Amino acid sequence: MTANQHLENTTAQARPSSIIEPAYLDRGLDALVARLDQNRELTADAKRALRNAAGPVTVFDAGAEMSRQHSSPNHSLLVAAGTAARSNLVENGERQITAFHLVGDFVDLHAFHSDRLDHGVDALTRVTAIPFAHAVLGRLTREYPELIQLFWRSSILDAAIHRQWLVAMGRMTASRHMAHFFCEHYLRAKAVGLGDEFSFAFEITQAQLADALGLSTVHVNRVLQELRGLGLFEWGHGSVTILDWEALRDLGQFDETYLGAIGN
Amino acid sequence: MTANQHLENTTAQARPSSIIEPAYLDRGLDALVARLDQNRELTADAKRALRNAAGPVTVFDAGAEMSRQHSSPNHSLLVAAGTAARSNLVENGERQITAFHLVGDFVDLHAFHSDRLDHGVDALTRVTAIPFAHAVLGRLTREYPELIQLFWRSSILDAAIHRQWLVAMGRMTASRHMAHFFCEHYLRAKAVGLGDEFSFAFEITQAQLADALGLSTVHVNRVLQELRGLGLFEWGHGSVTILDWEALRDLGQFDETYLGAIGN
DNA sequence: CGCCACTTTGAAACAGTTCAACGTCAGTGG
DNA sequence: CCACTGACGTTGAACTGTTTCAAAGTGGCG
Repeated sequence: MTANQHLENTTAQARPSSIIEPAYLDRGLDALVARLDQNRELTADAKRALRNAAGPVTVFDAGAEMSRQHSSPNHSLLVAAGTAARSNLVENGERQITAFHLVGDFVDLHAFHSDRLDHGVDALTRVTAIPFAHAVLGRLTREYPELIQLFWRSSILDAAIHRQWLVAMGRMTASRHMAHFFCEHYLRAKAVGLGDEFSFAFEITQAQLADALGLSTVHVNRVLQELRGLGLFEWGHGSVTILDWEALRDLGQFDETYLGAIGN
Repeated sequence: MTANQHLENTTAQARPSSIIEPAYLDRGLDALVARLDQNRELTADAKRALRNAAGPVTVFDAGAEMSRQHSSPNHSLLVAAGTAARSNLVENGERQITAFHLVGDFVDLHAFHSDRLDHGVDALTRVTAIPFAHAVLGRLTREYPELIQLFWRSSILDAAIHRQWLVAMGRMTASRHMAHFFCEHYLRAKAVGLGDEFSFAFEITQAQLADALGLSTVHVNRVLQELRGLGLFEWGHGSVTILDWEALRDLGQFDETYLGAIGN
């Protein structure tokens, strides 16, 4: 991914259609609020103000760089559709994905509090996102303190997910780790209304999953075959179907407490 | 660690000395504010209110359980002295430490937003901590929105550190990972005034370090010898001395951006 | 039809683990 | 004051989960 491709993707891909914009904006905001404002603390005023603070809907192609590691963005992006990933590059060219972002996730929100990004953000699928200028967010949080609570909660959830990844990476075998990951991703996807009862959209390559789990592509492939063989889930054509939730949960030693009460 | 030992440690160890309390409270709060309020947004009023919200100073022995995994504490603890660790147990009895907490760290602050803890907190050394009741914190944040900003920033920093650990665990060799860890811990310790120019207090066992790095005790020992052999640092009698910062930084591919501008 | 990105397979190499033993040191009690 | 204890650090050798390298298979798409 070169600098030019980046520009191409972020600017040329913008779709200033006045018809689709409101729909995407609502989808993103609804998912955000549904996940993080379960106690209904947010006033209608605050929601309206947040909605008005939105910049123009932007579309990124799969593979596009949404923000660059070490850059200093003056806005944060709310995902309205698609899947994005935060990742860090290490010197030998390998990379580690530290988070996946789905609809309703405020990517880079922490950039509002620190001027240089410690990671990059890439679009794994085609991603539709809505920018919120930091200047506007600053004004908004002064006016509506309950919004800071919402944002704080978002960072808390981020950290909680990171911690579980640490546990899985540090003290689980590859199979358990992968099982844990699919449990988490299934619940997160379901919480924002992606997919139905036991299936969810998962348009990602094995190499990208490897970068998230801290494994090699080859090993991801083998572990995947093992879990498939155990009849835990199916994965194909960009969609995962959970076949044996109990067993998957068990293998991954998955305890959903840490997700809080996201979604339903 | 049994439930009884826990009670013993949390209650019997409390030292209600009216002489030492203010000193510890100030130490904890000063470190907290110094790390997270660099832009001096916090009003004197807010600081005073926070100070008044403090509960009685509590001392935990080394090894004591400060809060239990899956419990629902009604307060959060601010570390005023000593080192604590958040850790998760996995089924085979192993554990993964996900964070170390030094002076000025608000342990469990996120518990304010979710009722069950997804991890336990242990005192690694003798720890002096100050409890803040969630009820009081709730009132405080309504009255002083700038405090939420401070807490939010604290969660953001937590998450940033977690991410770097993920990168180190997932894509670095044990030696690099350990080098990275010592870089980070050195800067964090220095930021809150522990130790001098090139040394800092580090009263931890190799087994605990292993639990943090996701390695076996044996391997931690060997890697430690390797790094010592390279002349990167010394570690003994509860104190680490950095001998070759450049080389250590290099080996750990350490980029301190993610720590924000903590401390000085 | 042929290309390209992605998935799958096999075999050899390796980083890190496990097990089991021994060394060291500070504290404790006789 | 010395022997005993227990927690912690160190060592060696065998073992294993995962990586690496290299090649072949699959499938969607222009």
